Amino acid sequence: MLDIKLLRERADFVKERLASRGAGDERRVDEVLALDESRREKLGEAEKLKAQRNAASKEIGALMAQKKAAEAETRKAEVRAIGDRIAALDREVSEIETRRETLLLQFPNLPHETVALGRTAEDNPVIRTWGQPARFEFTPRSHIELCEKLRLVDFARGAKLAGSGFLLYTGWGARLERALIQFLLDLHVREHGYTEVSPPFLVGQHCMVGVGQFPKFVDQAYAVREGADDATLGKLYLVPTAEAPVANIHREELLAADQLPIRYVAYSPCFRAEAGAAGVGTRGMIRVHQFDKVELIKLVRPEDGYDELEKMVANAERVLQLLGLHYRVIGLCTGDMGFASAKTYDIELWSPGQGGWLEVSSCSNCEDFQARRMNVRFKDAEGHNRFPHILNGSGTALARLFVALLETYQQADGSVVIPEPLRPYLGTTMIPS
RNA sequence: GGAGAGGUGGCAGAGUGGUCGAUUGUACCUGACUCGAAAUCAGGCGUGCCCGUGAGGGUACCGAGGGUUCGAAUCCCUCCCUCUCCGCCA
Repeated sequence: MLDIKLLRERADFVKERLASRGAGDERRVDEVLALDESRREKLGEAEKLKAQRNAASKEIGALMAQKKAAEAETRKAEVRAIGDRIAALDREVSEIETRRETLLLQFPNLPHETVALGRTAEDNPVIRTWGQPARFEFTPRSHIELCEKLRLVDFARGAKLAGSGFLLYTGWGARLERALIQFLLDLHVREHGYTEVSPPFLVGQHCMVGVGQFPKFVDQAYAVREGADDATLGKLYLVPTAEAPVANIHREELLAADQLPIRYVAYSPCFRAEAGAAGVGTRGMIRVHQFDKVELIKLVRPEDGYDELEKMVANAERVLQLLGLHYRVIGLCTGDMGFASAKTYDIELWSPGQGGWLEVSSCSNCEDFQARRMNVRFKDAEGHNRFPHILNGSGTALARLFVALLETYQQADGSVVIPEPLRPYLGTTMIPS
């Protein structure tokens, strides 16, 4: 959520930054400011009346103590009238407040000044590239062919169980998935200093609002109810990413300065409805409704936010370097960034089977945008309460990592060599054809 | 799911209609004492919002929401959560 004070004081700046995203959000700034002004006006009026009432009530108390009952009754009648006006104003204020908040929650974060201006993915600058595309002396197979040949994923039966976009991993496929999760968690815990957490895979809507997933992207979520009673039972949502529960761990808390930085790593399955994406790359494992991911989350002092973002990207890159996978890091331009982010780097893996790049990680600094929504603060050295920067990054997504791994290390006979660091986890040097 | 108890400031814990934003203890900060520390003494010490250049003033907040009242931490209603016991269950 944007700071209403920033909108008041630097409306033009806010409009310019919002406009750079190209979604037209800047057009609603004046609407919010108008609501804000009328709120302050009514609030001032209401508070003046409350001050009057409080003073009068005190006097009534004193009169009663002196047993001047008649006088007290006269005053009571006067104050009752003030009370009615207060109630009316309070209703107005809270109605205006609701409208203001509703609007404010729909504004995306402001892009950081270092983010490239642009409209689409075409405008994203490539920051760096690592490694070389794998070379083959035979025609490389796609991950789909490999999965079918090696019986790693049973696409047909996965779809039979839950519909298209759900995967049934089998045999070495299931074991590879499990090995990757463990490898990633261990790496980030042991070498990168993250604390492992294992969160709930369903969260309440307040968590979804907290990370900026709601209200804008409700249609991307899977909603879950206990039982079948719509009216009385609370609604939970399957997590679209571990960011949803993990970033919210400290919601509504006031942290001590020495608790920061906080660095969490968590595995979770990720559930995405992908509404509107039907038919787009739906074959195979590139775009699915459920995939595994190991997520990195940090809460840091604002002055450390951007250093920590660079470190987070390096932590995600380390995964790919250890696995020897060709990748590139791109900087998302203003028009391509996610809703909550002020700055995002994506990491893309080379897929020999697709002959293209696959996004496996997205690392963002959301600055105080989420902290404000979830009301996480910390007390700084001067004793001031401030919002920390909250960062999230995939470290990394699994299904696409799985794809690149198979396609990169496939042999002529279809078998797949397992890169060295993964061997202890999988207990084999290769997946036989 | 049933029965009971409870949710108050960083923590502990008083407060059952007015002078209570809240006694007290503890933690923390400052000062005094000390070579220094401990102990002791004195003072300070919540958050949001609104007004004000500022000093400051106002207002709201005792799990959440509603109600009664001139006035609610305190009374009433609804909901949420925690604890204990019972039931069910991986």
